[in-house]
Amino acid sequence: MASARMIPSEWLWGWDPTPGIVSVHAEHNGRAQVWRRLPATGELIHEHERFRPWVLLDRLDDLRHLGAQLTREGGTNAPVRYRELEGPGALRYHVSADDGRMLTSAILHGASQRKGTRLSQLRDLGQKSVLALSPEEQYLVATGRTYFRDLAFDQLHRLQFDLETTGLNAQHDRMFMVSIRYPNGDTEVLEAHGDDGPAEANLIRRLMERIAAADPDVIENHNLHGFDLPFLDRRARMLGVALSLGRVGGPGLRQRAARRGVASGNPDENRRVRFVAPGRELIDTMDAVRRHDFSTRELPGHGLKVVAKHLGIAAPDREYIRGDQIYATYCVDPERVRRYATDDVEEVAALSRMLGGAAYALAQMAPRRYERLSDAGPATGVIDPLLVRAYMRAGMALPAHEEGDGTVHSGAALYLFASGVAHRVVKADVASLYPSLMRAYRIGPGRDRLGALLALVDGLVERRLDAKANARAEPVGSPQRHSYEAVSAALKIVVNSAYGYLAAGGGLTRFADVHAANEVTRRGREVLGLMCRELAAQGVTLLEADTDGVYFAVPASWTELDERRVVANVAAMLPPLVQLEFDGRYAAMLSHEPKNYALLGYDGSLLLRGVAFRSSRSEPYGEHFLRRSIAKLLVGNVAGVRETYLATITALRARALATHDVSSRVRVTKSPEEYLATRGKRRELTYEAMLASGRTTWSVGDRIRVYRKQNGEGGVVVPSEDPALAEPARDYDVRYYVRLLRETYAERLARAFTPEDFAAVFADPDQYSLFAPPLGQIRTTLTTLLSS
DNA sequence: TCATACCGGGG
DNA sequence: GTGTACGGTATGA
Repeated sequence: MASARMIPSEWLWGWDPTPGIVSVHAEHNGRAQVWRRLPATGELIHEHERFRPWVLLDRLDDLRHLGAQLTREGGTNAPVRYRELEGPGALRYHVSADDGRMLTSAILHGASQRKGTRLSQLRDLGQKSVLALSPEEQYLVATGRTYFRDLAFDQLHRLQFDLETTGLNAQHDRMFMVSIRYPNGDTEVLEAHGDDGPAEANLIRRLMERIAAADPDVIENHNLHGFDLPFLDRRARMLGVALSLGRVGGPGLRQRAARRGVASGNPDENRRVRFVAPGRELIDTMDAVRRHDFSTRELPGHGLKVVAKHLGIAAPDREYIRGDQIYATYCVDPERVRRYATDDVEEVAALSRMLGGAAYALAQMAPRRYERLSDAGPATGVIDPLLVRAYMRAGMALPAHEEGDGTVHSGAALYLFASGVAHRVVKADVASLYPSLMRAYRIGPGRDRLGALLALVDGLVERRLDAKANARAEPVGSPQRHSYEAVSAALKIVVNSAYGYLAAGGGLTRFADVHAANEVTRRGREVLGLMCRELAAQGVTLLEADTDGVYFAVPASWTELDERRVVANVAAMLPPLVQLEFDGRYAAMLSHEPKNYALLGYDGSLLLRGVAFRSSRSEPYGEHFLRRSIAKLLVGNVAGVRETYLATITALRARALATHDVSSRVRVTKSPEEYLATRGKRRELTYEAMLASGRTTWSVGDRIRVYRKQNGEGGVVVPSEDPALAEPARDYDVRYYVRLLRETYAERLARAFTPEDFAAVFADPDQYSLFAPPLGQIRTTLTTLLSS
């Protein structure tokens, strides 16, 4: 597979040592502008460079019509030059020209003649015939330059701004305030002097002036690309104000196609775009949050406030105002909104510093702009550009995308060995199983003649280990530690996506190889099976195994040392590079269904996993019952489980529970008109509840809380700042909610008992005591479903 | 009940 | 010239 041995460090980092690049803007005419901050002084320099725009083609036929204007590289200095690359790849002609547009039109001219149809864009030739990168990426691939060499994140000049508007709709709502945080940490609040168009236009102009004067390398905000820039762009157009956010280029924002962008201005095309400002990098911290949460999966949401709180960067005196109250608050207490808006930009700056290191690290490696890498997917967004550069550097022809041969992709293994209650539970798992298997068995794409993907994975894993070690050397919770962890997380995502890169079907990735991907999962299932068998042989009880991890229970006499010893014993039997780790230990586990379980920690904490145990639609009383009853169940307090059940029924019957506790949060998906049109056929509780409460207008997307009333109608629980007002009559349907408790919530504990015992524990209060066994004698059960 | 489509956010 | 990472919720057959 790996025929040539290159220097992988070039593949990972490029080769040009130019330090401090903070932005690149290139055009098809072969001119590139580079902004650099000198690492030693922080001084900004602006350089004009030339490069030869280039593409890769699968044939030269379409350029023959150029005659003497086309020559082989190294010959005469014709305007269009080519070089044939080595190896079997389909994209084997590297063609460059003085001017990229001239090159493009020459290719299109030839291809149109050959095909007998008029082609207007290179992409009409198909990705099997042509590879054309953006001018910036052509420049970076050709030069081996990358962003931020020898530059620390804190040396970047970052400016944050945040719009405060009267609403979310740029068509009708307007900006009335902008908060700014400058690279030196100063903040400022700009306000519209009046509520008319000229006042708003003046506000936009002042914002532009401030940005130009501060001249930042990077502009940041949370949901910058999803809200602030589109809103600003729209308002500026409507008001006839020229926007200029970049360092060069005329007025108006430029656009680029982006999957996670907003709908382009033209409603006919369903293209999504993001805005571009030449010379500056437009960074949306939400992208960093998404990427972070992707690997940690611990964030309660992706909004700025909730993330800042969770990561411990929200100031203790941080001002909070509900989104829909901001303008109303401004009208009565403008100072409060000023504080709020300032806190927003401060938080964005801190958030970016904490999580931005990931994209920053990727931009030091991959030949793309920083802002592209901050929202890029790991496979086509990061790995593919690295591979393209490696192949160009090696002078190797690049394989074109190819459809699979129809082989289906087989996935991971999932076993539920036992359900019910288990004690002394241990979780062991393999870190990064799939990339480890790729590395251990050298499973790479068949068409990767350079062996570049595996070399990159090796390099990225090493780099990640460095970041992890650096993180461990910093104090827990410190920004430095978070930064290293963010780098580590980003690299983990890229490393793990190497497998996804193989497995992607339908010609999505250049080196997709379903056979290699199947070999990875086959090895993975083999390793999981081996882990399970060997663990069982050591005397543990297997509970659940999924892809790369196993839950098992150990005998009562074992200590934590015994648990760790067993994991180490089994780890020693696994292939090299496949590292089985001790991932956690728990006092007890309720195993309900695959991927649905509850874990009781030795510290008393209760962890619920899976849709059976947590759902946003759950009624609060049901969720509360689940938590309390499972906590008792897992310590063997069966009488306590019944008490909790009876207490909940008693509370329902006595209407001691607030209506809010039995209500369910639902999302309104039909407009009043739409619902009224179908109301005759089918009545829905949500809408009936709103109508019955006198609400005749609502908008799609609203979230409301509804409950079932005694008379079968629906009721709405209205949120209110005043708890006294929020409490409606407790006229909920008690019988319905008692039944829901038994049939939906108590049911989640069914696996923990024999059917008779379950019936006894959850018998109706009035029926209990006839033939039921005494509660004190009831033991929880663990049922073996599958033997290893 | 099960499969699939869509969303995650911003004021 | 974009992306094929998840996990929950809403919906339609």
